[in-house]
This record gives sequence, structure tokens and C-alpha cells, in this order.
Amino acid sequence: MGSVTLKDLSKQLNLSPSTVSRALNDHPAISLTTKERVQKLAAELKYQPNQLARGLHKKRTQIIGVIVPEIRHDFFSAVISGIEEIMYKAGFTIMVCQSMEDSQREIETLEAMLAHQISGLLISVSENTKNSLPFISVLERGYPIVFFDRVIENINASCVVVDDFDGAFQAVEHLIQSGYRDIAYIGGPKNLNIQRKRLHGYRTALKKNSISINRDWIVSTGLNEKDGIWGAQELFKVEKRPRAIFCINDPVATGVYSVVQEKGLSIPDDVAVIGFTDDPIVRLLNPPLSTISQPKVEMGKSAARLLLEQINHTETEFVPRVVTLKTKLIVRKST
Amino acid sequence: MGSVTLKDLSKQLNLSPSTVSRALNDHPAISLTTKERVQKLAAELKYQPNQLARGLHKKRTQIIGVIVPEIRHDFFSAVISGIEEIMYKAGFTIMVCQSMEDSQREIETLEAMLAHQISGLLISVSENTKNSLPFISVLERGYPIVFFDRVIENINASCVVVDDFDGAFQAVEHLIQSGYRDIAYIGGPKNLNIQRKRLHGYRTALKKNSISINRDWIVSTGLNEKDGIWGAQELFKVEKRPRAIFCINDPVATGVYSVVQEKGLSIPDDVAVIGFTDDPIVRLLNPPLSTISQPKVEMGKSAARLLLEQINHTETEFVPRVVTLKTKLIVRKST
DNA sequence: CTGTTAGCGCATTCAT
DNA sequence: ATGAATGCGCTAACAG
Repeated sequence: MGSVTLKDLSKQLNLSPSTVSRALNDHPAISLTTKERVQKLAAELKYQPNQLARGLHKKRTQIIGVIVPEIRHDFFSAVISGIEEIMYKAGFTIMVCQSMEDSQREIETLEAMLAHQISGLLISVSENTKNSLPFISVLERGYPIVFFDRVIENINASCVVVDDFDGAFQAVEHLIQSGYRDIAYIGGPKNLNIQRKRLHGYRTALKKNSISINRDWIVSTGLNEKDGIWGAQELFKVEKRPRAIFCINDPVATGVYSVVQEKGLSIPDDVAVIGFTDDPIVRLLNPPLSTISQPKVEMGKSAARLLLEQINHTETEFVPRVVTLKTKLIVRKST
Repeated sequence: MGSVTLKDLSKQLNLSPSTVSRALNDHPAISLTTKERVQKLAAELKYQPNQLARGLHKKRTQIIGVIVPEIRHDFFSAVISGIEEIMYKAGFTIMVCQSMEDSQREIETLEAMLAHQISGLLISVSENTKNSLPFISVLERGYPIVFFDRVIENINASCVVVDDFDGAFQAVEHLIQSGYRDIAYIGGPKNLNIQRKRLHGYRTALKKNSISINRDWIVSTGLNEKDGIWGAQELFKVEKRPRAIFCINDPVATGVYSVVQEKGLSIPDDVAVIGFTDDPIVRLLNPPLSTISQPKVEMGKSAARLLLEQINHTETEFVPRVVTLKTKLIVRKST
């Protein structure tokens, strides 16, 4: 309601609103004395500039949009936490939406954010996002976007990813070093960069070790526990069962665990399993899951910094950057 | 940039901006034909009303503020997920900030949200929030607040909680039924309602069963794993060691686990442990933790609905409501 | 049923 | 160094 405005201040100080505005924004052409008078009163009255009025004028707010598939995933909540940390320090607030893995909802929610004149967008796309046109359109309308983890490639925007190829390569190489040669892969939707890169890492590790690739041992599904269950069941239908399974992520690996245990088989004696991400729960699985850890919070911070740079250097011509963070192999008892 | 405005539409249709505005908002005094013409063109041009302009006029936006101690806690990310789900369907977006358990930052971030003219606030306060004045001030300025889980009492606002007293009572009653009589409690900061209620439940269960209360077995600390470690160490210094420990929440219980195991003791043979919340990881602990489960997503949905009601019925006089959700005792192997 | 006018609070251009 | 005037895009009171 009755929050104090520029006009209120100007009346009390016998100054014009414009002078007050300038004083508050540290305009060079304002005398030190009036600046001090103004800032003192503003502090006393706890003046807070109305961000809507400010944004309406500037055509941009101090709000950043963040869209993730689901907030309630340790990976995404960790990334959001990192984003919030950086943005808070930079004086921005974040608007958070979840696509619920639905590309339609993703676009709707994005449009809603644009209507609020966000200054930029941080997004990890849904598992069925195939069309890059909406994002290209957003970029063309002048809104900066930084993609993270699940990114859209071949687009004029920066992104932050981990070295998915290398992570997958390390995982499979580790399996091979541990003596396994019959190695399967349970992956995700083919439109996702993380799927393509991790599959590529898997294939490359096998080839490098002169292990032929068995098409029956590569299955493509979703990214959740239920998909891991489905994937493991598929693999177990194959005539020759694999001896080790590399999973695109930890939830899928968790699904594999339940199928293996239901069949009365043992991990790693009958089947070794390795995941990707290092969710907090997987070290508590029985046996603890070997996996590839990703720097989640750091990914959020890094993406946030990239976006801030882009917002602040709108003059200099924009060159999209790709920040690739390192993964780390974590060996536990499942391999 | 060049997004289409009301004026653009009005020019193309040879109508005044106000007519177009009314047509879009389904004003009763507009003919069906013009409504259709307007809505058709708006759809074609993908017109999106500028929410800043709209909000500037109405003094309220379609944004809801959400403040939690830390996003990266399963409990809070689950609640946020529930909030987002309801708010999305109601046409609101959410602005999310974390206080990082710092009441100073909590207020700062709240003021930033108010400057963005949020329509309401959903908050679970930080562990060192003691001063209710800032919140009273916000309410007086006309912004509705709904508190959840960690609430401020004696304030003219609605809230959503679980029956903390009953949950704690059930937990301790369960310990007693299982044959334990030497039962300790590791709690949190005294200013928090959840601490007071759960402690009260603990005491009541003991009294009801004619078990005398041992002050040495009640420790008050924080809400994280490290606090559980500290709390357990304190309890183990006491001459007569308790045989069971009720912890204010699961992270604290997890801390207790590590101390017990470090001392070479066994759960539940040497010490039984029960938590509160049912975080996803605790069923995987060794042994799986008995706990009191809370309906997290439902808590978020419920709080969101409460806030929406309040936003929509601003005419009818406001009567604060307290929604109390049920908890459930989950018995695993730790008790 | 529709148009005109004004104003939300701020930043900025143009005066002085 | 400061003030006056203007407009961002929308809605609503007031006219007709």
C-alpha cells in the first residue's frame, strides 16, 4: 500500500522528483550535499524504488527466470541454490518454474516470464524439448539465455555443461579396468545432448579397448527410476545378459537396482552398475553406487555468472561461450 | 524488445486502446463481435500484456514470493514444487529466495520482493528469526502472508503446519511401546514453533506413561546433521546414557547415526533412534530410520491455496486460518 | 457499446 | 546543479 515514493521524498526535501531520482542513482551532476540529504531521508523512510515503474521505463527488471524440469530433484535444487546465491549477491531475484518435462508447459511458462520483463533466462530443457525455434525467437527479441546441463545446441547462446563425453568415458573405462567386457548402456531421450554425449563416451571407451558394440545392449528410455526399471527389464530379455550396466544417471541406476534385486541377483557379483550425477542417496544404496559426480552448485553459480556478464556487457558484441565443468569418478561397491 | 502492445492492436483494429483492453479482459460492456475481432488479432500477433504496466496500475502483480531457509533440502524443494504446481495453474509465477537461515537476509530478500509488488508471500522462517515486527509491518502494508512449517505465531496470518505435537507424541509413544523408557530428545532453536511443539509432544508422552523427565536428556541445538552430531555427543557425556533418542528431524537423526556408529554402538540394540520428516534418504540408512512422515508437497499446495483464497477474497473480512496436516508414524529398523 | 483522459512511479531529455 | 515535461503500457473513471 502506502509505500514511500520519489514524490514523497521530493516534497519533504523541497526538490523535484527528478533531482531525487538522480541523487539516488548517484548521477554525476548532483551536488554532494543534496545527494547526502536525499540518501539520508531515503534511508530513514526506508524508501524502496518501485521495481515495476523502474522496469516499465527501462524495459527490463532485476528478475532472472529459471526453468527446470522438476524442482524436486536434488540435482536441480542444488543448481537453483547456486543460481540464487550468485543472483542474490548481484541484486537480482529469481523467478522459478518447472516444466514438469513438458515442452508445451516450458514455453508457456517462458512466455509468462517474458511478460514480466525478466532480464535473462537460465534453463535446463525438458526431456521432450525438440524444437529450438521458440528459444531462437526469445534470443532474437533480445533476451539473453544461458542453458545448463540439458542444453540446446547450435544456437547463439552460452551454456554450462559438464564434460559428459569424458564422464561417460571414465565410467566405462573404469568398468573395463575392473574386468568387465559385457557392458550395457541405459540411456535417455535422443534429443538430449547429455544422452548423445554419454552414449558417445560409452562407445568410444568400448572401441578404444577393442570391445565390439552389441546393439541389444544399448537401450534408450527416460531419465527417472521407472525408466531404469524398464531398461533393466529390456536388457534381461536379451539372450546374452550383460555383466555391467552404465546408466545415464543415478535415478535410472536406482531403478536397475530394484530389478536386479528382485531377480535375486547380486550387485556387483552378477551385474555391476554405475551411474551419473552422484545424488546424495546413492552412496547409501546397498551396495553403494559407483557414479560420476557433477559439480551441481558450481554449475548454477557458473551459469548465473555467465548470464550476469551478458546482461552487463550489452555494448560489446556477444560471443557465446561454452563452460565445461569437470566430472569425477567415484568408485564405491557396485562395480 | 519490440513486443506488441495494446496500442499496436488498437491501431490495426481502428479501436481505442481502452476498448481493446476491455475486450481482452472480457469486460461485460463490449460487444461480442469486437471481442472476437480483438481476441483473434491478439492471438495472431501473440500479444502478451506487459505485466509491469499492468502491475504498476493495479499495484499488484501475478507474482508470489516464496522464502525458505534453503532450497536444497528435500523438504523445502518438495514444498516449493507443490506451491509452483498450484500457482502455475492459477496463472501466477513464483519468486523464490533462500534466507540461508539468516534472519537479516530474510528481511532484505522480503523487501526486494515487495519492491516487485508481489501479490503475497509464502514463507518458512529461518532458524534464528525471532522478531515478528517486520512481518507485522508487511501485513499492515496490505500484503497477505501464509506461513508454513516454521511459522510465526500470534500474528494475524494464516499458516499450514503438521500436527507437530501429535507427531512427536506418536514417535515417543512408539518408543515406549517398544519397551524403551530412557528416552532423550535432541531439539532445535527454542524460538521455532516446531521445536516447542515437538518438545511438548515428547514431554506429554513421557508423562502419560509415568516416566519422569530427565533434564540431561533434553538438548537444544540446530536443525542440521552437524547439530545432530553435537547433540549426540552431549548426550553421551551424561552419566546415564539414554537408550533411545527422538530427534527433531531427519538430518539431526543422521548426525546421531554417525556418532553412534563411530562409538562402535549398534542401532537399535544399544540406542534406538527416531526422526521426523521422512527425507528420501533415511529409508536407505543402515539401519533404515523410523520417522514421522510429513506431507511435503501437500503442505506446499495447501499453503498456496490458502494464499490464493486470501488474494481473491479481499472484500470479505479476513479471518486467519490454521491448516493442520496429519503426520504418519513410519516404523523401520532403528527402533 | 466505445472513446477520451488521466495516472500508476520512475528515469530521462530538454530546458534553465 | 536543478526543474519541468514526457513516456514506458496498461487500466479505469468519466463521458458520450
